[in-house]
Amino acid sequence: MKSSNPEWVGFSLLDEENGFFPADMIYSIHTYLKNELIFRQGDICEALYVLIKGSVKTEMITENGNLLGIEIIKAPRPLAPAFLFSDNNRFPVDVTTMEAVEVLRIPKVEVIRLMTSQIDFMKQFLTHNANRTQFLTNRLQLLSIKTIKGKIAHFLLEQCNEHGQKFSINRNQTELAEFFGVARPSLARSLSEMVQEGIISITKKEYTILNNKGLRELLL
Amino acid sequence: MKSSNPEWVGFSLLDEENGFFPADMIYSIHTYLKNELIFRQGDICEALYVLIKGSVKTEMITENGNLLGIEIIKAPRPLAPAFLFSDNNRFPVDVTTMEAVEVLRIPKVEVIRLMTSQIDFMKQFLTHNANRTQFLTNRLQLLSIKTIKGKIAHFLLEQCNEHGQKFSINRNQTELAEFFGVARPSLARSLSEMVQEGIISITKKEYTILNNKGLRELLL
DNA sequence: TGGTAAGTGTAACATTTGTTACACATTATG
DNA sequence: CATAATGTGTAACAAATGTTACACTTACCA
Repeated sequence: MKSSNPEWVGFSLLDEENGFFPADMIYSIHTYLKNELIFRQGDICEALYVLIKGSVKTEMITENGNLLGIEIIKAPRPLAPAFLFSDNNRFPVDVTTMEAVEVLRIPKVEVIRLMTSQIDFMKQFLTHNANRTQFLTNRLQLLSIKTIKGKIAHFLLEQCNEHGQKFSINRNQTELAEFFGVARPSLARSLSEMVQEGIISITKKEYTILNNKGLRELLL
Repeated sequence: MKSSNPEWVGFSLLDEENGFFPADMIYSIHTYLKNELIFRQGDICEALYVLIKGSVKTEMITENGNLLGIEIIKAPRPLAPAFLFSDNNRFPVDVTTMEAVEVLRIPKVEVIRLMTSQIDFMKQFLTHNANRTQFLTNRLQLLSIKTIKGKIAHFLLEQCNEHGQKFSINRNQTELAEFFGVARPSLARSLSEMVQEGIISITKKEYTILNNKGLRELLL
């Protein structure tokens, strides 16, 4: 869950000689000043927009998974690429610039042409969207769990799968609480209860799973 | 939010003469009996699987938006197409047949070839995934709202946008409660409070928005 | 190294939501 | 039409979580 999306960095290399894109690609570049509203919720999205310079803010789930509030998007990253091809192709939120911004615009028909002619472009596009979907699915699964201990259990079991019984988490309690969408003291209470119950142990940011079965039971 | 996905029905027409797909498409068809576990959580997903006959169940968010429990998927529908191209291309859940089932399997490389050679196929694939993403985003937004009244407000404002101040909702309270992920009596309480406060009025399944501003304030 | 900011543990209390139970209304069905 | 099944309103109470507050620890940095 890094804040950069390496698969799209190629966009920042956009120039005629470097050529990740064919020289004949049809596109336009739009520049905006600070605090301009560049997309409005409900606007029809008939092109692929890529933020190539600057940053914008929008109300969505954030890149690091926090609950919706203001998300800040930094270049280079595509803006809501998932909506370009949806039946109801409208922006779900407002998008406002936070500084001077450059946006690359590739019309939908051109995107389709690129996809068929440039396999790498297509793969990157697909992968980016697939990753986004996976991310959303995961978040949805986490949010659907109703108890705090359940959320913690889900999260820890996931970590456990990846790193084994003992691992460190590089978020503090406040960040974790935001991630789970709960209040910080409530999270602390649940954590300390789980420690008391001997299910996990915590030392600084080192978490150790002591009782896998116990954790799994917390998922209901 | 119908349970069929018309854009994929073309798959059921799969035969050499009808030719939505080119005659030389590489694929295989797999049949399974009732109650077979056909995909396991964590399995690598290296092909596009389309359920062409029968039904399977899986634990995910349901097609009509209910919280994760058992989702039943009926043919024809692709199975988790979003994960084929993700970096971590593993099935997020177990998939079990509920009856005799046929699954069409198209290897990933073949999917890529089809996408570049058959623009319609590509568009349908993209649209399907885009719709799915939009759906997930919407659900996530709803679930992120922490109060019941907030969820109701979000939902009603959405309906209001589409159908105006007055509209009917074809779900009963129990279904609505599941949709919101809350208990039925809690939902009823919140609804009747909102009626008392003069924000909405309800007659049978006819909902009328009396105070848009009041609703919007409930979103925090 | 001392001071400041950031992070953690925890307690008392408020609020929201869930649970259970039941009366009543509405709808389907023989 | 009678009866059952389904849906709705609501109340009393339980449980979970949020809120606020504060003491204490750790990390940072001037």
